[in-house]
Amino acid sequence: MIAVRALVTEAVALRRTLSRRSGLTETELDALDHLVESPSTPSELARLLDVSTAASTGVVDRLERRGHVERRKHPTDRRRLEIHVTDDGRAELLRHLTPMLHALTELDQRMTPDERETVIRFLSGAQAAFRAVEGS
Amino acid sequence: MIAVRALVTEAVALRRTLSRRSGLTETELDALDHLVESPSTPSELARLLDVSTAASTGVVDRLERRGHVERRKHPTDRRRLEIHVTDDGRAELLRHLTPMLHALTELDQRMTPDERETVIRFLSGAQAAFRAVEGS
DNA sequence: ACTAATCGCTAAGCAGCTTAGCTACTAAGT
DNA sequence: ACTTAGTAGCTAAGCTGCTTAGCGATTAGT
Repeated sequence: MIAVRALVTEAVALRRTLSRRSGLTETELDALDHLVESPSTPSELARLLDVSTAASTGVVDRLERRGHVERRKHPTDRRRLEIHVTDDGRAELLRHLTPMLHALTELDQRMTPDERETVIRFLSGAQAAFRAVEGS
Repeated sequence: MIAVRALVTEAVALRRTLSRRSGLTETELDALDHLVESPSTPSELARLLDVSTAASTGVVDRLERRGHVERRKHPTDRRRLEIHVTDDGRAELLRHLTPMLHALTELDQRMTPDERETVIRFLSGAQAAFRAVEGS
């Protein structure tokens, strides 16, 4: 399945391009991506991003300096923080992701329901295959 | 198309895992990958990897030190080198890629020809979409 | 109440990248 | 043929984002 490799290669290249275009590191973009889904603590973020908590502190520092996220006190645990994405951060991420999402949506709409189901099944399978290789 | 994002995320994670597992950087793995296809000069490699020629020198240094590639004189142009992957390098790459290729092949064989065609068409489309976003 | 674990952070060090600039060589212009 | 401009690979210096180690503050477990 050469097409999968090609897609992944292109996706990796795109990540780099978006990183340069936005002036954020790939890790920072990934962090924003997670935070848009839901707020999380620095240590949870570290786990999600697969980096050390020390690195996570730096990521939050840089995003905060740009106004893309803010540190809030955790409501119950005074050791913790909750990192929330700001409207600015949300807009920034969307601004860079929109063209891609748009292109994918268009591609999606050109498929019949049957085709869509086939494709999704394949993509999930490939994802599972990757995950299996990781954990072995 | 959430499934595409999920696949890409997993693929990126897998690249990291393979990098750690092999003790090579992702760039070095990419370099090996290109060199297995065909030998190339350091500057060409730099272009393929999207890094500076200075970085490319370092990549070749490290791969050479491990015995995965070798520097050969270019037959006609005495300024150039030709970087060739060694049997050792080929084996090393294959060793880490085989499980993934195996899993993907298996997945591939579970599809009917019609499905396969649908999937390939989609993957190519997605790849083109990514490329389009890059160049804009 | 005391011990152990967890949270976020700082400090120090490292690896891989960048740009700038060098020498050797080739290509192009006259 | 000779000079000029361009290209190839490399080194040097510096930056960035990561790592591990370890700290003080807070919470959880016994």
